[in-house]
Amino acid sequence: MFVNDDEGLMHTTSDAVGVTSVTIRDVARAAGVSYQTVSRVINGNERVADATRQRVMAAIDELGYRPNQAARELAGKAVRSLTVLTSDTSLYGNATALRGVEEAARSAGFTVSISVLDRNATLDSEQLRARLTRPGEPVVVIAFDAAGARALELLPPDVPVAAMVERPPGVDADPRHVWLDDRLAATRATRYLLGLGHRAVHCLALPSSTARNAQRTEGWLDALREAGVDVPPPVEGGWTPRSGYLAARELLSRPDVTAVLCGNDDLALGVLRAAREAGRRVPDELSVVGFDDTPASAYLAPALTTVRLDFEGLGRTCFGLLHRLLDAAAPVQEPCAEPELIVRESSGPHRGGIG
Amino acid sequence: MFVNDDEGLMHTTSDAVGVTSVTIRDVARAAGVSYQTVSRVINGNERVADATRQRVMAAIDELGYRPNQAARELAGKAVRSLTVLTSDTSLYGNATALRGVEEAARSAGFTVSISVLDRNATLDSEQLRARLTRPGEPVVVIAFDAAGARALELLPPDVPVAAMVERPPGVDADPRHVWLDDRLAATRATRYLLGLGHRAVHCLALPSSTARNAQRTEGWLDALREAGVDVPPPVEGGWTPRSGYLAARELLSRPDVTAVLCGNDDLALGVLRAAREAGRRVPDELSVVGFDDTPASAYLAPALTTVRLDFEGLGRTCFGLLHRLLDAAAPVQEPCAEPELIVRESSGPHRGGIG
DNA sequence: CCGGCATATGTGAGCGGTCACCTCACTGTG
DNA sequence: CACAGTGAGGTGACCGCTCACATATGCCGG
Repeated sequence: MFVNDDEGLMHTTSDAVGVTSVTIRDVARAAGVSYQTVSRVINGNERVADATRQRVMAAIDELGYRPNQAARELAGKAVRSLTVLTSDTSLYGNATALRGVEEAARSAGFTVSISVLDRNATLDSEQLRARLTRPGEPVVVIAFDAAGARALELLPPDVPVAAMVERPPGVDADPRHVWLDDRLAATRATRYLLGLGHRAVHCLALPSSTARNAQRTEGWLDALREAGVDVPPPVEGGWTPRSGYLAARELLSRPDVTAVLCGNDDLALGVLRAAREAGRRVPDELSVVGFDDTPASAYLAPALTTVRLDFEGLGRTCFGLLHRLLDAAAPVQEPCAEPELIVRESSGPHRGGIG
Repeated sequence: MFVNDDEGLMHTTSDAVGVTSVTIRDVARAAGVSYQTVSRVINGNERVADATRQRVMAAIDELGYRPNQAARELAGKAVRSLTVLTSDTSLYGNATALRGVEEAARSAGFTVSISVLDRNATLDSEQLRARLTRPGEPVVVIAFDAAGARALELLPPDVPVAAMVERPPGVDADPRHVWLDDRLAATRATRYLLGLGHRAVHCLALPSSTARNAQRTEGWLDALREAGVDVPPPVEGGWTPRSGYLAARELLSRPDVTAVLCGNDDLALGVLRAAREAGRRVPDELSVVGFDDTPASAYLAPALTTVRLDFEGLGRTCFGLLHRLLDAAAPVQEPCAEPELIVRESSGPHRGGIG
C-alpha cells in the first residue's frame, strides 16, 4: 500500500505562499495622493508637505506596505546587497571575519549573501560570475587561503570588490585590499622566542594563499635574519589540528627543535599533542606559539601563547572599504586592532634535557 | 590645506558600475526570433524547435546574456533564494550547519543570504521581517540557542521556514523542524559513564534554547533514572571554554564529582582545564565527555571523549525540508548521520584517590 | 479541399517601482 | 498687474521579464 505522506504540504508553485502584496498605488489611494508622492515619501524626504507625509506614512503602516526590492532594482535604483566569498566557514578566521562583515553590512542596510568556496574544486570565471546574484553585485572576498585568492583573481574587473588578503609584498598594494599585519606580528613572536634563548625557531606554516607570499612565514624569516641565526626550512602544514599533528611528529624527531611558530592555533594544538606523545615537555623542552587567539587557546593544556588577530574588526573594515567604493559618502570604519602577542604557558626558555 | 583623497573613487550612483546589460530582446534580435522565444529557451525547454533553440543559445553566449533576476522576480517568477538566520557564526555547530545549508542550497540553485542574530539584543517581529530580503522569502533558522528559537517563534506564519532545533519534547513535532537525536546520544553517553563504574554523572549544560527543553540534559536524566541513581542538579554553563572553566571550578570543589557530561566540546575543554588546575587527573580521577566532536577534540590533552554530531548533514537535511516545502517535486535529502559516541582519553573508570 | 488539432512562434499587458518632466497653485517683486 | 520663481504634486514612459492569449504553419482524416 502506498501512503502519501505529503499531505499537508500543499502549496502553489508561486514563490510567495499567499503573500498579498500591497503596492505603492494602494497606499496612494488610501492616502488620497498619487503614487509618485508615496514614492517620494518612502525614499528619503524630498519636497513633500508635512501633512501629506503624515497621511502617507499612516497609510503605509496601516496597510503594512513594504517596498518591493525587485521592482526597485529593476527601475534602476541602487540596491544594497553584497556577496561574501569565503572558503570553509567553520575555520575560526573565516567565521569571525564573516561575522564582522555581516554585522557592519547589516547595520548599513545591506543584505549579505554568502557563497562558500570549495577548497578542492577550482571554479572558473564563469562559475564564479554565476554565484553573484546580479551583475554588478558588490563582493567581499575572504582570501586568507588559496581558494579565496583564486576567486579574487578570477573576479571580473567590473565587479566592485573588497578583500581580506595576506599582507601584499610591496607598496603597490591594491587599495581595495585590507589585511592584518601578521608579518610584523610573526616577527615579534619570533623575536620573543629568540629572546627566550632559543637558538633556533622553527616554523610550521599554513598553506599560503599565493605560494610566494606567506606573510607569517616571511615575518618569521625577517626576525631570524635580523638575529643572524640559521634559517631552518619552514614546514608546510594545513589548517587543522590534524595536519599540525602530522607535521609536528616529523619535526619533533629532531632534538634541535626547541621552539615552533605555528601558522594558527589549530596547528599549534596538533603540535602540542605531538609533543606530548613524543615526551617533550612544553614549555621546558619545547615552546609553541600559535596565531589567532581562538577562544579555546587560553584553556589548552598548556595554555597557548599566541598572536591575537582582530578578524572581526578586519571584516568590518573590509566592508567599510567596499561601502566607500560604492558610495564615497559612506562613513569610514574604525580601523581594526593591531595583532598582539599573548604570552601564556606554552612558551618559555629552553630548560630541556634531551638536546 | 585640504587634500582630496577621494580622487579615483569616482563613480556613478547607479548600482551597476558600468555593467552594460544585454536583454532578452537583444538576444532575440541577434537570433532573429521574438523575445518570447528567447524567454522560452532560457526557462526550461518548452516547445521550441531544435534549430531555433540552437540559434538562440548561440546568440545568448555570444552576447554574454544573463537573465536579470529582479525582472524575473517582478514578473512573477519564483526566485530561488533563502535567508539563514543564525546566531554567532563562529560557534562550531552553527558554522558547520551553515556550511551544510549553503552547500545543499547552492547546488539546488538557491542564493543564500545570512543574517546573524545577536544573542543579547532581542529583536521584535518587525525587525525580523526587515531582515528578510523580500516578503515570502524562505528562511532556514539555526535554532540551537535561545536567540534562534526566539527568531523562529517570531517569524510570521506566512513565511516558508525550516529549522534546526533541539529535539522537541513530544510527538507533536512541527514537520518543518529537524534535529539531531542528542537526547538519545546523551543517554548513551551517560550510560557509558555509569557503565565505567561512576556512581554519579554530573551534567554541565548548555544554555537551553527553550528553558524547558534541554535535550542533552534530558537524555542524561533518562539514563540516571533508568539506572536508579541520584540525580545531582545540572549546572548551567554558557557556550565557551571560559564558561565551562568557571562552572567546573565550582563543580570540582566537590570530591564526589567523578564524571561530567558537558554540553559541548568547548565547555569540556574548560572543564579539562579546571580539572588540571584542581589537580584532578583525567581520566583516573575525573571523566569528561563532550558533545560535537570538533576537529580539535581529538588533539586535546587528554583527547576528548565526545559525541559526534553531524551538523553539516543536518544543515543539508534542513535545506531539503525547506526545498520540498517550496516545491513538492524537490528531491529528498539523504538523512544525516546518527550521533555517535567517540571514546578517547578523557573518560575511564574511576581510579582516583581523593574521594 | 476543408475543418480540426497539434506544434511553433509572436503580441499585448503588466509586475511595482523610479526617473524625467510637466502642471498647478502661491508667493514676492518691479 | 504681469512676471518669474518656487514648492507641492501629478503624469507618462520604461526597467527586463513572464504571463495569457493570439497567430501562423503543418499534418491528419473525412
